[in-house]
Amino acid sequence: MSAAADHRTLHNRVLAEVGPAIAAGEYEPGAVLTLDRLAQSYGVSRTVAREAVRVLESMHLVVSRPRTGVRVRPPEEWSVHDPQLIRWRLAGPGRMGQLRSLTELRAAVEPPAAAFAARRAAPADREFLLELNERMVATGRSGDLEAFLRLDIEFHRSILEMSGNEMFAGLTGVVSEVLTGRTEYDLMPRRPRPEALRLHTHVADAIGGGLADVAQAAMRAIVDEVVAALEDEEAADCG
Amino acid sequence: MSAAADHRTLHNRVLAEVGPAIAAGEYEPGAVLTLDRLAQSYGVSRTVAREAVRVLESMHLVVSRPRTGVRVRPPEEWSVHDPQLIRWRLAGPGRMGQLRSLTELRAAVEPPAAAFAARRAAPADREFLLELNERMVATGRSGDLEAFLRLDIEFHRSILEMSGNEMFAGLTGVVSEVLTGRTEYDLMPRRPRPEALRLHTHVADAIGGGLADVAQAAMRAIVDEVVAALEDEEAADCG
DNA sequence: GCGCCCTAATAGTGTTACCAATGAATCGCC
DNA sequence: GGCGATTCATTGGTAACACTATTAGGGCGC
Repeated sequence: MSAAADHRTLHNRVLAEVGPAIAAGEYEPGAVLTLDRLAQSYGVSRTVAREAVRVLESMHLVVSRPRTGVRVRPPEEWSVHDPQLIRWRLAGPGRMGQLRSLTELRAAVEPPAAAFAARRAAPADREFLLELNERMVATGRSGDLEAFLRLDIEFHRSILEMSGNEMFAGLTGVVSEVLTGRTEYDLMPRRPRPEALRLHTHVADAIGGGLADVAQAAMRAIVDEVVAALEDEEAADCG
Repeated sequence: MSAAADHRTLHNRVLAEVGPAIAAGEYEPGAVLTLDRLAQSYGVSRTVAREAVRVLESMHLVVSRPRTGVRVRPPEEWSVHDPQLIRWRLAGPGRMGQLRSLTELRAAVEPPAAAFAARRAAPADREFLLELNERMVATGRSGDLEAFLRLDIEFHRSILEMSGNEMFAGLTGVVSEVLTGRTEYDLMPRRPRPEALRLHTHVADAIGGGLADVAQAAMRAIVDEVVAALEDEEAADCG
C-alpha cells in the first residue's frame, strides 16, 4: 500500500514490529525497552536496534537515556501527525478512534482547501478536476465501488494539492487512509448517494469557475455528512 | 524554546546542522551526501552519521541507497507536518512562506476546535479558560506585550487541547510557533486591538456556555483577521 | 535512626574495523 | 553500435571496545 513500508533494511523491519506495538499501547507509558533486549528479541545487532530507536525517538514515541534505557512516552507527547505513526495506529486496536480524529481534521481542512483551490489553481488543474468529476459521476452510476474509491481519493487529493498550501497538500496521505478505511469498515453505502455526487459536482464547478465561497460551502456539506455518518456509526456501536 | 532541540547527543548535533541546511534548500533535490563526507565534515564517526541519516530518512528529507549515497528528496515529498522540520524551515529563508502555510492551517483548524471544545470540554477546563481570558484582557490593557503573548499562546493551546481531538491538540506547537513568529516579525500591533480582545472573550464565554456555533464563529473571526493581516503584510512587502 | 555523600553497577554513547550486498558506470565482446 | 559482464564506490550490517551519564544503594556522620 504505502511506499514507506520499506522492509528492505533491517532497522525498518524492527521498526515495523516495535512501532505498531507501542502505537497499540502494548507498553505502558514509562515502560523500558533496553537496546540489548531489542537486539536480542529481533535477532539483530545493537547498531540496528539503535537506529530503530533513533527513529522512534524522532517521533517522540520514546526517550533514550543512559542507565535508564529506552522509555516509552505517554501518547499525548507522540507526533500524532507523523504518517508512519498514523498508519501504525490505524493497523491496531485504536483504529476507530484514529479514524474519527482524522475525519474531523479532514472536515476542518478540506473546505478551506477548496476555497483556496478556487482562488489559486492553474487553469489546467481546474480543467482536470472537472473531467475527474465527470468520470466520478459515471463510475458512481455504474456501481464499481473500487474504481469509485480510487477516483474519490484522486478528487480530494487534487483539491488539497491545488490549494497551494503545502500543509494542506501534506494531508493527502491522511485523506486516502480515511477514505480507504471507511470502505473497509463498511461505512460507505453500497452505491454512492446521488446527493453526494451532486455535491462533488458543485465543488468541481465552483473551483472551475473560481467561486471560492461556493466551493467551500459545497465541500463543507460533503465533509459534514461524513462526520455525521461516523458519529451515527459510533452511536450504533455503543448502543 | 523547544525541548526537541536536544544537543546532548552527537547525532542530534549533526542533525541540527544538516537538517536546517536541507530545509533551507541549500541542496538541490537529487543532490547526494555520502556518509563518509558527512562523518568527515562534522568530525563524527560513520555510525553517528548513519543515525542522523536515519532520522532524516524518516522525515522523507532524503533517501539512502547502496552505491548511490544519500539523496535529497524534492520538497513536495517532505513530511511537512513534522514539528522539527517546521522549526528548521522557520529558522531559514523560507520563513515567511512557512508562516503563511501554518497560519492558513491554523485558520482552518481553530474554529472547529473551538466548536468541539464547547461541546466536549470538562467543566473545570471551561472555568480555566474563562479565567485565562480575564487575565488576558487585563494584561492586554496593561500593555505588557510579552506577557500577553504567553497568555495568548496558552489560550489557543488550551482550546486545541480541550477539543478532544488529538490531531488538533497536536497542533499546539504549530500555533505557538506562529504566534511567536508573528511578534518577532512585528506583525502584531503594539497593543492588542480591543476588537480582538472582545472576540477572545466571546470565544471563552461561548465555550464556557457550551455554545458551539457561537464559539466557532467568534474563533473564525479571530483567525480570519490574522490571515487578512498576513496577506496585507505580504502585499506590502511585494509592492 | 535519619539524611547526606560516595561508590559501583548499569545502561546508553561513540568509535573503530571489518565484511556483505547492492547497483551504477564502465569496459569489452559480439 | 548495442548489450551483457565486470568493477568498485557506497551503504547495510556485525562485533568489540572504551567512555560517560545516571541511579541505586551502601557507608558515613550527625
